[in-house]
Amino acid sequence: MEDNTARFEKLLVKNGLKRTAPRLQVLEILSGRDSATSQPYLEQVMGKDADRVTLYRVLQAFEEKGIIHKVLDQQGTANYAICSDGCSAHEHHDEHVHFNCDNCHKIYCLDTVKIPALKVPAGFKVNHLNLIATGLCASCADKVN
Amino acid sequence: MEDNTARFEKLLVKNGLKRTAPRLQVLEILSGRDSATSQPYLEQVMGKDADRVTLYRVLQAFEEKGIIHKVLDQQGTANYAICSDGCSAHEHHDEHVHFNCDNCHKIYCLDTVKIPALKVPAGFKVNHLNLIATGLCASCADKVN
DNA sequence: CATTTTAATGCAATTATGTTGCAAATATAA
DNA sequence: TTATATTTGCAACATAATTGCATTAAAATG
Repeated sequence: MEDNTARFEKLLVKNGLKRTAPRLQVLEILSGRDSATSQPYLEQVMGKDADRVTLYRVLQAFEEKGIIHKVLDQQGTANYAICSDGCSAHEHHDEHVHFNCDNCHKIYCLDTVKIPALKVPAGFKVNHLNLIATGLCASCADKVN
Repeated sequence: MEDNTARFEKLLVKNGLKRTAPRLQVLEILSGRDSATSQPYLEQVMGKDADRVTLYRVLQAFEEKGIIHKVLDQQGTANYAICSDGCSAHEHHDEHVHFNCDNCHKIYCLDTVKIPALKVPAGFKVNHLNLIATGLCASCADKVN
């Protein structure tokens, strides 16, 4: 478990990215959470450890390499989660459902839920599907009772 | 066709909103388009006819009343489309698929395509589904050939 | 039709969010 | 250890969105 750092270093090298403090920190934070993490939250947690601009660039680099994927919540805020193994710079495989809790505002990657195939009007060519469900997550639904 | 204005005035009154120039103008613009309209586009078209702030407030009021609905595109930009008749202040019925063209960036409301039901993990309570498909719209797919 | 009331607008100021160019610092290769 | 290529941090800028408040305009009232 504490070998996280070693694992992250490998991940960076594999993607041709240098092993730098801000990058390791972002991976550390994201991996320690059970839901997608918003850009503002990351910014807050990293505090003065890294410049705002650096954070943007780290996230952008990670997304391009397929290390993380971005989900926009209902407000249009960017949230990031570490990709499952299938992803690469060439192609993301994040066609799973995202669940945005109305109460705690967490965004969960429901990796097990596949997006159903879709019939679109003639002529349209679908490339990518993006499904966000909103409602109450298991933990919040519980509390309401 | 030119009775649009009368129709819009009714719509406003029905929702307890005063008949003002900026509101009528927004309805006019939105109704004249075949796809959802971005906030920046509206702002540009309205020009100095209305203050930016007024536009924000008009859109917000319309959304609350169920007159229009908001769709975020892949960049998180707000786009607006007039709701079909089923909508009201109490509840939006915009659970149709939105199609975001990678080429022309238009957002189409595919009213005829219903979002399929979804199986989520135990405990999660789904309230709302939001599906955005990306790819090429009929007109752009055509041009590519 | 004049007046009162209420809602909506426009403006100024502020905050949040995201981007660019460039010099300095740092990681890796040589 | 030095060279090189990348990454960072800073400053400046650009864009998007929000708030408070005085003014204006719409509808309700008498």
